[in-house]
Amino acid sequence: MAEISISLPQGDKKNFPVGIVAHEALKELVSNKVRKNTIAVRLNGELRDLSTVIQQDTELEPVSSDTSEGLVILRHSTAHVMALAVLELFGYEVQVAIGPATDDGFYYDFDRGEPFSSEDFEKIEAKMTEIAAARVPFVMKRVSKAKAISVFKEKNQAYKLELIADIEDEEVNLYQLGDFVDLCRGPHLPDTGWLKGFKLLRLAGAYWRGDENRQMLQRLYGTSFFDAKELKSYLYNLEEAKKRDHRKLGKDLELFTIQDQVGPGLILWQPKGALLRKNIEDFWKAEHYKHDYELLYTPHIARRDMWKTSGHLDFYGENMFSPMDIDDVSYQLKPMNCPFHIAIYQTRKRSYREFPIRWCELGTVYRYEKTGALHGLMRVRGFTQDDAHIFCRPDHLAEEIFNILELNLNILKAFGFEDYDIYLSTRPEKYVGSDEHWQQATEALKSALEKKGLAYELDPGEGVFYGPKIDIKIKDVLGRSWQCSTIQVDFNLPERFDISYTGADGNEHQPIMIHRALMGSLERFFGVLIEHYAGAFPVWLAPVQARILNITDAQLDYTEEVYRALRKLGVRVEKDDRNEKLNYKIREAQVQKVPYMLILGDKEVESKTVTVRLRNGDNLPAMSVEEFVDIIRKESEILN
RNA sequence: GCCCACGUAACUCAGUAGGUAGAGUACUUCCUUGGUAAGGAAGAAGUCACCGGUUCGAAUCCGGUCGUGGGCUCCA
Repeated sequence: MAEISISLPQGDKKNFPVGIVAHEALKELVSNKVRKNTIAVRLNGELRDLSTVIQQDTELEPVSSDTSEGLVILRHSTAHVMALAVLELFGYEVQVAIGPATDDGFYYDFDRGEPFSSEDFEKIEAKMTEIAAARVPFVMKRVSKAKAISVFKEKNQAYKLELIADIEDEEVNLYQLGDFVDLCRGPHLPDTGWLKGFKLLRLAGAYWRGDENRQMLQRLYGTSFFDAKELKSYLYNLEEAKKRDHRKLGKDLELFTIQDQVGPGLILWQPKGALLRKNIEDFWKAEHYKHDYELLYTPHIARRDMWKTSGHLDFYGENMFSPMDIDDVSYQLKPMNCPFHIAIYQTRKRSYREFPIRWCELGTVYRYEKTGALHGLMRVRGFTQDDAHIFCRPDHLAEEIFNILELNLNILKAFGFEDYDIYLSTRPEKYVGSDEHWQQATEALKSALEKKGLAYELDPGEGVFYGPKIDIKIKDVLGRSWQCSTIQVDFNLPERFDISYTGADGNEHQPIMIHRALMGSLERFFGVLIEHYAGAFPVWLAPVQARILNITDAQLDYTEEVYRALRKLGVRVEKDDRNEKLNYKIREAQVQKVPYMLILGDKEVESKTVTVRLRNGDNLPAMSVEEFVDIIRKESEILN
């Protein structure tokens, strides 16, 4: 009988008869201990089932359940188990669409006349538990497309037929699990006995193939682990994440509010949130001053004609609010600040000698968002951009972008964000400007990124209509990423507004414009900050840096004295001089996440000191007011 | 915008055989003056999101509107 050689990545090698099944070969190749945790294999680099038949010399690597690949396989298989449960419970006439693994679980899309309910969740989970206990095998068959089509025609699974039609290979894989046959690339677990900890999490609508013009399907989300304990800890972490939800903390800490009577997606900054925003803005302005930016202020509305000139009505119209009629002239709420900055540019003739002109503005813009897209501070209809526009010559471009990146990363660092994902987006389908301009701008962005030594991902076709862009997504402490910074080159607006400058040659030239926002939207950035710090802001940002707690009414005079002294020295301080017990006051200050509590009893009055309790429960020795102010000042130093 | 769920005092939530609303916290007043995470008592507080319908009668059933949540789509 013919033999083949199967080797492990580390070099061990053995001969086997042709047609040996992978898991049989593993018996000879690896220890029982390793084999026990093996759920799939990698054959010449490709993930395959443990039941794969091997026909030729190959390199084989066991895939263990404790790898991230193993987890993906488990979740994908769990999606199939859920589909089987749904079909068993609700009938095989239910249409199944797609069911992949996601970053933290899996989903499967179904098309069924009736909606699923939360009681259905329990039934489905119970059925899945049954299936898991029965250790149902996943059986893979490689069949011709024609065969697959006839199978799904017979089962009346239209979505699968559509999927097959788009597959180019002549053969496809069918996976059979009980009576459920699915079109699937695989690989899968050997059997359902591996399912030890899974849970259905939520139900949501999802368009077939993400197209809002097509059928809305019901998507069931769930997650799955090899160990029930891991599931439990995942669910616990979900609860913890909920605790730092900016919407909850925003309410508890009285930072911001969104109210029906005002309207959805419109943010009201409460005193504490406003103070925090002021701290952000002061810092932002100081940094921009250092980097030779000048500050602008512009209005919230402008004549509709200006938005025609800018091209926004054509290219951004669906995101703009309806026009308003003022004395028979049509006006629009601004969705962007750029045209106003151009208007300021136009106030006089410009020379290349003033370049680069760097104008920044904390500009509030209004954009129409579909109601379903709104989300706390993260997605709103009115928000303030930390915007800037730079007017320069083409030869300035690369350096300006480099400088922006530097300022950008510095500012983000001050807020504790040092992990990013960077994307370079190129020309979209709908665009203006010449191909040459696009290429020139894209090159400039690329070279700046490379000079700064930043790794980035190319995002083809995702640029804005007027130019290519760099987007920076920051990662918070929980590893979630948030789109904030954006740097966009624009060859278009200068042309539309026909702005120019006098060059060294005495002729008129068209400047290039760079749009950029670092924090993006103050609202969103605030939301990210709240979640990042779980509401326990660093001293330089905290709206209240210290709260004075007197022990009894006997210290009221001294409380007032300390309070006044600290205010005078610029410390953001509150006093809690209510007739309550110390424990009670400490608890409240703690819940409000105030960094420092200053406790004043008879001892402190006597020695003219304050006793400092930290947010973490520790105490500092008694000190004078001046000594405490030094601590606050030291802790408030940011960026060198 | 679309799918599903939800919308009860300032907050968190009870309130399913449909019979004109409850708790805890917060708030106000009083007692208490107590050193490191909730002292005690009393009181005030709700058009049960809004509009309409079914019913002798609706927070509870039905329809619509608005809003919120989880997704899809989209994005700062």
